[in-house]
Amino acid sequence: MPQQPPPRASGTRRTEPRGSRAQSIYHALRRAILEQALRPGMKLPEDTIGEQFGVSRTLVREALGRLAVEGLVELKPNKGASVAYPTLDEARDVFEVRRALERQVVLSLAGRLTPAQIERLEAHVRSEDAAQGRDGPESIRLAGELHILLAEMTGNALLERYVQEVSSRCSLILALYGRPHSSECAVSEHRQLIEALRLGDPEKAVAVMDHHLEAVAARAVLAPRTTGDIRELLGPYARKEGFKAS
Amino acid sequence: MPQQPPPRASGTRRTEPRGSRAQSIYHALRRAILEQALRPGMKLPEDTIGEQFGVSRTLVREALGRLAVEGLVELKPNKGASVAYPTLDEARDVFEVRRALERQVVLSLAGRLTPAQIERLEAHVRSEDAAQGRDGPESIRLAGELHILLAEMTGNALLERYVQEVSSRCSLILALYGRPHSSECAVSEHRQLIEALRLGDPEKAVAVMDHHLEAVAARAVLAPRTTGDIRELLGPYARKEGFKAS
DNA sequence: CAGAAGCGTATTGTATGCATTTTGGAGAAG
DNA sequence: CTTCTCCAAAATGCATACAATACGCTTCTG
Repeated sequence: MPQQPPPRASGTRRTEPRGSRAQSIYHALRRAILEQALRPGMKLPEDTIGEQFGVSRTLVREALGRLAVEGLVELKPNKGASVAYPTLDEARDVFEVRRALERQVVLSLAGRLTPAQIERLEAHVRSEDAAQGRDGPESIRLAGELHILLAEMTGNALLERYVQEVSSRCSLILALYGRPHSSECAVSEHRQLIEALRLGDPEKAVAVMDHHLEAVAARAVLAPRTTGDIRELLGPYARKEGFKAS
Repeated sequence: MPQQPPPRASGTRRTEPRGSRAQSIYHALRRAILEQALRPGMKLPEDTIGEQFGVSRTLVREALGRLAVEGLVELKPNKGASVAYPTLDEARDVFEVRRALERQVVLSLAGRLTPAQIERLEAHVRSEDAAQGRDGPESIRLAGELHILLAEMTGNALLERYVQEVSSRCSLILALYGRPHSSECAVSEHRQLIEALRLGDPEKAVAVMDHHLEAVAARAVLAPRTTGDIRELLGPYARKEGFKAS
């Protein structure tokens, strides 16, 4: 097995000296999962991943641990990590919590958005529109990000974190059980939602959000697929984060 | 410094052979924080804690990481961990999210509780009553646990986890900013809540819960205190989890 | 040929060691 | 007496080493 040389003693630095590198691994893996480069159920061996990123198992373990807390990976004792494979029951639970949280988001936001914020939201929806042509995973990610953007605008950090978490898990669930072009209607629903928030009617806004999430949840049953080599799949993500793989 | 002998090669086992020991550290630290043995702002050095539990820094790090995700400890890069010291703004955020979540809990539960579950809830309230005499941290912990019990009964694992998290953080917040005997009214409010759930009127139940949480949140402003040696404070918790400290 | 037992390999669990960063203080300069 | 600088002690960040467990394959037995 080819062995990469040990990290140079001094002088040249890796592109990311600051902040924990575990953070970067975490982000890369997260993205890879949400974009379905890493498919649900796929094994995530620590040393293989570490090899790709050029770090030791220690950091990979840390990243995997955090992803496990968020429900994106499953962590079975003595058996390692794998991309989470949510059951339909779990999916229902996630959507239920998501509804409760996003209800709070729109209640906080209705009638309180600044013009600048509204513009930002509308810009996002436009890019959703643009990405819709390619039915790639990009579209799913963007749809999720609108909700995160909304949560961010509440200024409530905890609410934002939770919405981010359930959004991620919903993306995973849709990847598993959703129909192919499910995002089409989402765009128009997003426009409606923003309009309701702008007008400032909380009742209406909550109703629209509820309807939207209901619609999102109502897309189910599709067959999963398999396989792919972890090395190759992770390469691009490692590079994006500034690592050079072995 | 007295050095404990390395773990014996074979034969006798520590009291907890199964499951990650990091889990135990996590639980012990969590309890210690919630019971205010470890006070907000207090430093949590990895070596010292590991020494107390008789494990290496690796496991302590893992436990601290998880507590950081939950918001019970703060983790500053290159500066280590300390017990979280939430600001009043963060406190407000936590309570807001808590309201949204627990609203969902009572909606799920109203009119759906079995007699056995109701009895279990009432039993819990009785023990709250019993613990109320001693105004110790026990009382705060029990009050929080009722809400966790409720969340557990929804059967929604994610909802349960989130409620557990916000409950913990609320306990910490009350410890920081709450008035001394704040839990007195809580007991009667808990009784009201259970009654409303038993009767099965969702509107009423939500109203009671909302009022209850409002009341809990409305207890603010108290001066924090300081100090204590980490070694001694953690000793009991380590022993409770079956570790023998060095 | 089917199934069970044994063994080697791959992978996880945990400890330890080294480099880097932070921190507190001694000592010199102002 | 204050403050700045520099250094040593301590704590963290990360990699590596070793132990324990799980998995798959061969092999032995019925």
